[in-house]
Amino acid sequence: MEPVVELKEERSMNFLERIIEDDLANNRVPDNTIVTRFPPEPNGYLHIGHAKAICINFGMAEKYNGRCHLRMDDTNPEKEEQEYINAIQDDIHWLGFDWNDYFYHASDYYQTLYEIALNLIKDGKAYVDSLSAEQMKEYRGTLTEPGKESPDRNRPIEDNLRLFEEMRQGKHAEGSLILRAKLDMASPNINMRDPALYRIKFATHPRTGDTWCIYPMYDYTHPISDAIEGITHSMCSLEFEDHRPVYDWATSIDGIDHTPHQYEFARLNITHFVLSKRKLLHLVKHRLVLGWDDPRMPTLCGMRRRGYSPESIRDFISRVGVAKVESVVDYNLLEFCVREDLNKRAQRVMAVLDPLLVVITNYPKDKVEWLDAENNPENPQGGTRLIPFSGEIYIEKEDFMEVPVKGYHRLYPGNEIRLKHAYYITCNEVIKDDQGNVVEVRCTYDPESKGGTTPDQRKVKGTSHWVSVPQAIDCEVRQYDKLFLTEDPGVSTGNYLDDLNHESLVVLSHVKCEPSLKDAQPGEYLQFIRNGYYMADSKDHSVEHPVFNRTVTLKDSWSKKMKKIHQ
RNA sequence: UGGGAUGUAGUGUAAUGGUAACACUGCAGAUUCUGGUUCUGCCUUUAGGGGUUCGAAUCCCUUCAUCCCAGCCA
Repeated sequence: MEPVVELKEERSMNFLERIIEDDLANNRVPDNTIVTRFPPEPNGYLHIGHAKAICINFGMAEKYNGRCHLRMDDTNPEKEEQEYINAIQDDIHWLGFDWNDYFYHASDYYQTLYEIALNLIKDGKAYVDSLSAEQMKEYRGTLTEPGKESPDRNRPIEDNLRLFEEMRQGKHAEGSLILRAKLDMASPNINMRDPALYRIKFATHPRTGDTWCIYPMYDYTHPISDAIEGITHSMCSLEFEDHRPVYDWATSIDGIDHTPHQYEFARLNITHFVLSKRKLLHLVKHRLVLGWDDPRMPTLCGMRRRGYSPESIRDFISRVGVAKVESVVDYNLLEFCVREDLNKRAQRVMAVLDPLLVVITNYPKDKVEWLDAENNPENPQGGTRLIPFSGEIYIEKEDFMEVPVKGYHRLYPGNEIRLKHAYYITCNEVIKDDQGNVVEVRCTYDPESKGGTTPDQRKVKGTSHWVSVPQAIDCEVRQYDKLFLTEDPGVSTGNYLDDLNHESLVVLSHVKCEPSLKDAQPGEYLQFIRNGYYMADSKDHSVEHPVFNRTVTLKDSWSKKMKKIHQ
């Protein structure tokens, strides 16, 4: 027999991989080891947009046998907190990446950065400016007009040295003086118009405490930190493109390693999502969601709590690809990725969200049978479990119609359906309350159909999930949906908050579940058959009060069809 | 309107001078003890206009569109 040639499905290279492979091939990388970095500012929680940067930086290092440093970009003590530093590390680990011993803080380099600044001043390449913030803005010029040089630009070196020293000693008020690089006030690139290097801030830093009252700016700190750590490829998002000349300036300062180069890629946008720290912070602060880890949040901790697997997120990022075009990815792709991953791994269980009582009139009273149910049809090794069956069960209200619509093949008077893993039942009688609501359905079962097939091989079109009444356990189920109704929140209304989905969380407090669910743990991927993927809530779930979060619904072509008919 | 970038199906990403493709979405159908999964098929693409070339998504010119930049934020 011919050997089967396995075609490895290799994704084509993106532009960053091309650059790296080219650099490697042409011996432009020291020790032939690429070194990347992920440099979050610890002023908020990581979201799925960051996951892209994480996957790119850690992923490239992994792919090319290099390494990736985790560096906290902590140069603004007014905004940054230790709480965020810890959360960031957790989230990266959860995604499945590790920085090993290469964990740094920009604040590790404060002393070096300070000495380099001193040298710049001595070389006449930096000066202390006493222009106020407003004046500086005026002097900077505009997008179309060049800036003007500050009167302090030619301050004698000795004076600059003395003033900078006084700044460091805390002898000057915040905002009164600033250290600037002497670049080019006429540059068409505003970032090159004598960028600020150091500002005075009398703020306590989470790591350096009150050691410093002058703090270096991003444009100065970032490239030099990269150089110190021997970063070879510094990959960041597009908005830093205009800063690259400043980056190149900083890495060409005397005594600085000029290995690092900056490359920019487009950040991630997803329809129906907001991914701006400012907007996310607003949602949290104004209690429009219940915290950073609210399962509706696009934060990694939120998605994790919601039941997303790290694998599905990494797959999503990999499918989105890397390019320089600003783009908006369809959230359907994200849902596709979770469903695909969870379909393979989720334990199947039965839960009835909106119960309707079914009495099986010919089933022996008080009899209970324990039936075998497969745990995952996608995984034959997944085994089976026992589920109880009795003469009184719940099915979904949706699975019964007194007067069926065209195409409906669930339960209705006279129709036979299969109860998953159990028996065939036929509806004979409908019981209603005074208002005419169906409160109970009476059926007969076929003892021959045990296990879901009959000796005569007759077909039934519908299969329903169900839960036996006496053994059912009561659960709270949180039905999460998109946080925003529109694809691009705020674009048509002018305010993203106007597009909030007020039904993004629907709590069902009396869901009937099969008894095996009492052992469910947060972290276990579940599928409520015919409904969706769920996970026990990591904060509120307990054996006494089980709480499950809906990660994502199953695809539902029937309800889609119905929706279309009703339009 | 200065500078920097970017334009390929509805969305995202390939094709790097040689037959425009893959995935998602959408639409049909088959299979199915989940109206799930799986499988099949279909729809739809190089921003516009010139040029170079036997041959252009790719090179050149030009027009247009979109995004980013005037923090002592990152």
